[in-house]
Amino acid sequence: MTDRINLRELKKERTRNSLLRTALELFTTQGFDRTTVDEIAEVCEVSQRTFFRYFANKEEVALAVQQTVESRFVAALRERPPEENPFEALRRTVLGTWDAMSRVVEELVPLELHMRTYQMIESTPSLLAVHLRRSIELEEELARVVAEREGLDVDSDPRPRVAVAAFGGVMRMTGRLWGAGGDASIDSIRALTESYLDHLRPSLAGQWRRDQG
Amino acid sequence: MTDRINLRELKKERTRNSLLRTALELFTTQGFDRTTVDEIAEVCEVSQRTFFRYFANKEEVALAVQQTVESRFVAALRERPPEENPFEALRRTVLGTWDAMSRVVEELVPLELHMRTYQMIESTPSLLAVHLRRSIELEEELARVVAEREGLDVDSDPRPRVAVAAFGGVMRMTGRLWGAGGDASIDSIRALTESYLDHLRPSLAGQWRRDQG
DNA sequence: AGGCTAATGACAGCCACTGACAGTTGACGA
DNA sequence: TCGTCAACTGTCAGTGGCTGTCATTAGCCT
Repeated sequence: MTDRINLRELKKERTRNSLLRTALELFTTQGFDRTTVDEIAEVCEVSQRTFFRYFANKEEVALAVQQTVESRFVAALRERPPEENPFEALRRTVLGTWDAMSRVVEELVPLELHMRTYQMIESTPSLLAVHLRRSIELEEELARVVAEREGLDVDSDPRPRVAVAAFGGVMRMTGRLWGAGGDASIDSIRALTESYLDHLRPSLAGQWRRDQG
Repeated sequence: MTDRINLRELKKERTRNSLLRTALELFTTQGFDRTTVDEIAEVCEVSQRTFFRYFANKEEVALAVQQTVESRFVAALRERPPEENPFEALRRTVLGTWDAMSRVVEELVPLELHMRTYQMIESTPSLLAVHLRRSIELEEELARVVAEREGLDVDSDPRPRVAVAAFGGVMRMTGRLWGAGGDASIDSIRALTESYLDHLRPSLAGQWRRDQG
């Protein structure tokens, strides 16, 4: 049914996926800046113009898989039990996302390629910049979900945005540290995430010197 | 003394400042994307090539004043009394920076132009992206200062980076809200900063519903 | 005055990206 | 099965950010 109708849609999906994989493969091996759009298009045997009909710009293709994972993240947060407090809900959602990631990612590209891509993003200035902007757009969305869970107005009560901002700040930092480190596994970023989130509340407390636990 | 020697340095400073002011003026009136580097250069009566000898790219000139303020911020944090706990030191430094800002900024451009520029940055995607990347680079620097204050190793103890990440997350959010709002005054962003930082610890606490205060 | 060197201008070229138009190819009804 | 329509694609020309190169200018210093 779904595969017989729409040869057109099928071709489109193939072209898009081909462009996506080729781009990530070239980016991760040669580097983002040393790969031209012409090169990607040529390997996929389409014109450069066609590339730009599938992806608005060179950055977008590099962040496309990330985009999918983030959408799942928002959906997963919406499904957390309402009795969890906001920070706990965010924390459990992110840990759950790491666990479900391989399945989500493998529908598009090999997991291993995505992990290499993530590391490339963190080490490529222009990509990192766009990635960060997208992540604060995601934060706004998360703040609205949190406010909804708690029955609050996001514009009059600062707490949803503040909680999400603090959470997001720690998330981005773990992403950066993980990208700089050598271990590209999911286990490694999951452990890092968990440990750093646990340090959030103690870090804001007054007395660091008294307890070193 | 300092003014007689170096006619050359003087000219350079004038050219740079002329490029800076012209750029910000054009960006804030016409928009960043609708202003070409050729246009800026032509107004200043230099070649486009010269523009790129003073500023690495079009974004850099838009963020140049911001850059100066950020440097002052780091210096000010270093001078906070060591008995303040890390978060309190960050909080007081940022409030102090708002107070000292007019003086720092006016050495380069009119304060009012800088405030307009800040709002333009927040509402221009490409600029916002670069701004955010620079702000996480700043965070790394701040984390090292905090660690030094506390006599900790930034790589083995997560708390300096975590505290700074949470702080930075809230800072960026207030910047965004301020940029979206109508009031471009320093007072307004100062008040926003103070209020939101005060909500940080309560936001991470478990029970939001019990106390609405 | 004249040589040295930093600063600039002029030019050619690469690459990301866009608009316009023409050609091609699935979809779908007659 | 065929022709028509609409979607998709290729080609081309052009803009703008940015870089390397080289000749020229202009301040500096003896």
